[in-house]
Amino acid sequence: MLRISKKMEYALMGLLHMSHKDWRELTTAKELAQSYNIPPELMGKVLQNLAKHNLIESMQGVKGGYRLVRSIDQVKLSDVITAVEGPLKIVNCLKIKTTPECHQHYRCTIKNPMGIIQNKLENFFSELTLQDIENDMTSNLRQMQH
Amino acid sequence: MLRISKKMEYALMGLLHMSHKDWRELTTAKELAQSYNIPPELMGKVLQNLAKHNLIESMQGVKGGYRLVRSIDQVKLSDVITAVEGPLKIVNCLKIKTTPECHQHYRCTIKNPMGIIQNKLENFFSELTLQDIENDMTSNLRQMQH
DNA sequence: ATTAAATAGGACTGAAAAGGTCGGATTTGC
DNA sequence: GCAAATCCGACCTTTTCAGTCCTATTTAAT
Repeated sequence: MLRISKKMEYALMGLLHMSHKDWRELTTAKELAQSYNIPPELMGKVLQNLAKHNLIESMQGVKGGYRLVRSIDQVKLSDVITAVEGPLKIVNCLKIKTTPECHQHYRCTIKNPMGIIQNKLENFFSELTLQDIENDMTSNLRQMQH
Repeated sequence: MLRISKKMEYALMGLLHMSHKDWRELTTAKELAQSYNIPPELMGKVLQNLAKHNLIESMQGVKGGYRLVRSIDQVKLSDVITAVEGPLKIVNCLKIKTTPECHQHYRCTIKNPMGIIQNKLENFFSELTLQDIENDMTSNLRQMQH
C-alpha cells in the first residue's frame, strides 16, 4: 500500500542525473542503467514515457540519448507521476466517474473519505518539485559528513 | 502505484461511522459491513487491527462491538495507516536498514530520492487528522446541496 | 551501402501483493 | 445452553508489478 513503484524510482534517478550535467549533453538509457544497476530495457521504457510527456526530449540514432527540456525546479513531482504511471488514482472507485460495479457508488461522492485524501495528495505532489528533493538530498549529505 | 488499499478505506469508513454516534455506543463489524457493502470478515479483520493498536476498543460476546477511545481530531491518518498496513514504507529498499539484495544499496542513503519523499509523506499523513477529512467531506456536501 | 548504437514499442512471463473466503476458537448476554 | 459477537490463522483468486524478449526505426560513422 502506498508503495512508490520502481519505475518512479528510476525516473527520478534519471532526471536528477541529467540535472547534474550541462543541459545540452545527452544521457543514454544504458549509461543510467549501468550507473544505478537498473535493467536497461526498463530504464529505456521509463525514459520513453518521460519523453512522451515532454519532461525530457529524445534524440534517436547513434550518439542519441535524452536531456531535460526544463530545469528541475520547473518539474513537479506530480508531472513525473503522471508521465510514468498515468494520472494518480489512489482508489479504484475514483478512476472512472461512474464505475457501475462499485457497490459503494451511491455513497462515494459524499461519504467516501478517499476522494478527500486523493485531493490532498494531489496538492502535495504538485507543490513538490524535483529541485526540492535535490535540496533535501544534498542537505542530508552534508549532515552525514559532519 | 500509490494506491490506498481497501483495508484503509474500510478503516476510515468505520472510524468516521463511529464518530457520528455517542462515544459509548458500540458498533459491530456486521453493521458496518451491511451499511457500506463490505465483506464482513474483512471488515472484522480491519477492526481487529484498529483495536490492537488502540484506536478503538473492543467488547466481546453478544452485544459486543467496537467504539472509539479518542475523538477523531486526536487520530492522525498516519495512525490508521500504521494500524492497518504496518509502518509506511514506500519503497522496498527502505524497509529494513540494510537489505543485502538491494544492488543500489551503496547509493541508497545519499543518492536515492525515495527516502526524501517517504519522509515528506510521513509528515503529510501525520499532520492530517480524521477530523480534517470529516470537515472536508461535509463542506463538499454543502457545496453539492447548493 | 553497411554497420553499429541508439530510441521506440508491443507481447509475454514470473513473482508478489491485494482482496476476499473459510473454518474454527473464544467470550458473554440472555 | 444458545446465539451473537470478537478473534485469528490458513487459504485461494485476482490483479499489479518488475522484468524480459523481440522487432522495428533512426542515424552517425566508416
